[in-house]
Amino acid sequence: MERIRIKDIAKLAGVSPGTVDRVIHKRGNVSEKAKLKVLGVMEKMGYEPNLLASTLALNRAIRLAIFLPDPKLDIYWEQPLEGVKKAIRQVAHYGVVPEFYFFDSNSEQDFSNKSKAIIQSNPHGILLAPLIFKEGKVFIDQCIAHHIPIININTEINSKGVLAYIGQDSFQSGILAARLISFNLRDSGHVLVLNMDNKLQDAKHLQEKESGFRSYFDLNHSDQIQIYKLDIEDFNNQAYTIEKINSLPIPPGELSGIFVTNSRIYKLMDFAGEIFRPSITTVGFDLIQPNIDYLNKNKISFLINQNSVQQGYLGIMSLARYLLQKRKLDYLQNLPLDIVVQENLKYYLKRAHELEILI
Amino acid sequence: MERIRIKDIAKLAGVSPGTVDRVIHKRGNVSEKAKLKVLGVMEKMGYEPNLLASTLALNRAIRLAIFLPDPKLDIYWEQPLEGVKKAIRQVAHYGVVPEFYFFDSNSEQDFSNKSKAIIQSNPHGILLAPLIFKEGKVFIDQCIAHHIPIININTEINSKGVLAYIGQDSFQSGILAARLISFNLRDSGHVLVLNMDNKLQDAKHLQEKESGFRSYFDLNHSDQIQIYKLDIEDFNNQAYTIEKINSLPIPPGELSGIFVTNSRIYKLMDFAGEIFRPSITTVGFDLIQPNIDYLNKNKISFLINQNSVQQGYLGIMSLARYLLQKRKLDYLQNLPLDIVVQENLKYYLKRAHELEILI
DNA sequence: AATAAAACTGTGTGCGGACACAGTACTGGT
DNA sequence: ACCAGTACTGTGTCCGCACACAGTTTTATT
Repeated sequence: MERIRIKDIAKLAGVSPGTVDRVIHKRGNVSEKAKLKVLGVMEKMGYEPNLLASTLALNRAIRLAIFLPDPKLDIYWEQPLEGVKKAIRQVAHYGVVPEFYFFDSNSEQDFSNKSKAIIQSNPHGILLAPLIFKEGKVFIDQCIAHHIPIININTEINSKGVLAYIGQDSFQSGILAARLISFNLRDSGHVLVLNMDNKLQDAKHLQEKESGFRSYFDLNHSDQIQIYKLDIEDFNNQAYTIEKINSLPIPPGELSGIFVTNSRIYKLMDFAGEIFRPSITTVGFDLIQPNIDYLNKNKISFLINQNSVQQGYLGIMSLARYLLQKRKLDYLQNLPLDIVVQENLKYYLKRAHELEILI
Repeated sequence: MERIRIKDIAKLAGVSPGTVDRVIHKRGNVSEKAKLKVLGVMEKMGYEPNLLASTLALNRAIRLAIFLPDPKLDIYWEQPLEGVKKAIRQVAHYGVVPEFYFFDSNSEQDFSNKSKAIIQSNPHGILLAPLIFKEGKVFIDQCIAHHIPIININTEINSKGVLAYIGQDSFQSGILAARLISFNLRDSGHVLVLNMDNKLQDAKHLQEKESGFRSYFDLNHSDQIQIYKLDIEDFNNQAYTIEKINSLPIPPGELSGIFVTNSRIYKLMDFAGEIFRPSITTVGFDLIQPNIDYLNKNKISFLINQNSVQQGYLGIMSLARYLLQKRKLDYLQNLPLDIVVQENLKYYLKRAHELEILI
C-alpha cells in the first residue's frame, strides 16, 4: 500500500495540487465546495504529510532558545544540558538550530538581561528552567505576549500559555521513598526525614517530598511508625548536623530509616556508621558522584534517580515536535522515578547514551 | 553557519555535482585527481549528507522482516511488539516498511517454514528473537549467507555476523533480585528460586538469573542464607505447583523471599496468601497485566522491568540506523533493569508512550 | 451588457540529493 | 590525422511538498 500524496488527493478530488495545499495549510481562497471535497478525500485516504519532503521544501531554520542555569556555576545543570544537546543532534536534520543562553541563578539582573536578549532574537521556541521565580514569571509572560512557544523544565511556574512542564513529581517521590524504607520495617519503627537546604522556604520541592513521605505512612502503617523531621540549613557544618540528629527524642541508633529529600545525602555518610545502626535503610536522590560512591560502599540503600538528562532531552524533543508537526502536547510530563541500587546503577549511568536513537 | 551541500563541494573542488556524487557513492569513473580534490574539500568542509533529501531522492522502500513469537500464544511478546510498532511509526517516513512473521515457539516446524518465507522475501533487514536455538542458528547463518543484516533481541545466539544483540543481562538481574530480597532478611533466612518454564534446558536466561541470584548470596550473607530451588515445568497446574512447594525441606511459611526467574510470578499469587507469610518478599519480572494487578494488591513486592517494550523499539531503531546511515552498531546493548514497585509503576507504563518522540 | 474587482484555481520552481543519460576528453591503433 | 573505444564529466529529471505567480471564473457595480 503506497503512501498517499498531495497529488493523489488532488486527482481524487478533481482539483489541482495547489488547491489541496491551500486546504491543508488553511490559506483560504478555496471554494467551500472544493474544500469539502478535498477534506473528504483526505479523511478517507488517511493522508499523512511527508515530513521529510515538507521540511526540505520549507528550507527554514527553527531557532530554539535554550535558557538554563550556567552549568559552570552548578554542575547539576550539566545533565539537563547533555540531554538538550543529544536532542538537538537528532532534530538538526529538520532545521532546528539551538541558541544557548546561560544565567547565574543567583543574579536576577543577569537573568533579566539575558531575557531581553532572547526576546530580541525572537526565537521560534524557548526551553526554560525558571529557577528565579519573579523574573521567570515576567519572562514567561513576555514570551506569551510575543507568541513564542515556551516549555519549562525542572521548576514549574503555572502560567496559562506555557506549553508543557517537564520535571519530577516530588510528592510521588516522597511516597516512593516511604515505600522503600517500609520494606525494612517490621511492626514498628522510627524514621527520619532530613531537609538539607539553605533556603527551605523557597524549596517547594522538598516540602512536597516530605508530604508525600508522610502520606504513605498515614495510609499504611500509621500507628506503629514514628516520623521525625529535621531541617538542616547549615548542612556543610558536620558537627552541627550531628548535634541536631542527637537531639532527637530517640537515640539515632534506633532509627530504621532516613530519607534525605535532595541530593545531599552524602553529607551524612561520613559519620553514619558511628551513630546509626548497620541495618538502617537510607534513601536519597540523584546519581551524583559522592552518592554513587556511598551507594557502592553499601552506605546508601537506595537512590531515586530523577533523570535530569531526560528533562533536557524531552524538553527539546517536545518543542521540536510541537513546532515541526503542530502536535498538541500534554502539559504535564513527569519523568520516571528510577529506583537505583548498586546492582542496576550502571544502566542509569549509561542511559543518556542510549537515548541517541536517530541521526 | 549554513550547511554545506554537494553543490558547494562541487564548486569548491572545481567539478560538477555529478562528480561529487560519484565520489561519495564510490561509483567509479572519476579521475584520481578529481577524486582527491573532492575528498579533500569534503573533509575540510565537514560535509554531512542531508538525510532527508537523500531519503526523498532514493524513494525506496526498506523492508524489515520482524520475526517474533506469536503474541497471541504468549502475551509477553505483546510488549516487544508494541516497541517495534512505535519504532516503525517513527521511521516510516524514511521508507521503512515492516513485514511481520510470528512463530509458535513450541513448533520447530513452524519456525522453519516462516524462516523460508522470510529468506524468500529477501528483506533488507531482520529483527529476530531466536527462542528456538537449533533452528534459530540455522536461520541466522542463512541470513548471513544472503547478506541480510540481522539483529537479535531477547535471546542471544552467538554467531559472527549478527549485527547486535539487544536484551537483558540475565545474570545481573539475578544479582539484583537477590539484593532486593536481602533488604528483608535479617541475620538468617530461607529463600526460594522458582523456574517456571516448560523447556528448562533451552532457557539459558533462567539458569543465568539463578546463578546471578546465588552469586549475590555467596558474596554477602553466605552462611546464614539457605537457598532452595524448584523447577516447575507444568506451571499451569496449580495443584502440582503447590505440592512441589510443600515438599520443600522447610514449610513454605518460613520463606523470607521468593524469586521467580521470569514473568510467571502471577501464577503463584492466587494461593500465595494461604501458604506464605505476609511479610515475604516476592520478586518477579515484567510489567504484564496480571503481575501489575498483584503488585497493586501488595502481593508482589518488586517487579524487575526488563524493558521488553524497549527491546523491540531499540531493535528496529538500530536496524534502521544501520540501514539508513550505515552506522556501525555496538554488538551488545543491555537494557536497564528497572526496579518497579506500586509507587513508580505508572512511569514505566507510560514510558513506551514517551518514546514516541518524533513522527 | 460591459467591466472592474474579487474569488478562486492551476502551474512552475526550488529544497538537496540520486541516478540516468548525454556529452566531452583522452587513449591507442591504423 | 582519423576514428573507435574507453575514461571521465556535466546536465536534467524526479522524489513530495511549499509557495509564488499567472491564469481563470465568479461576483458586484454601473
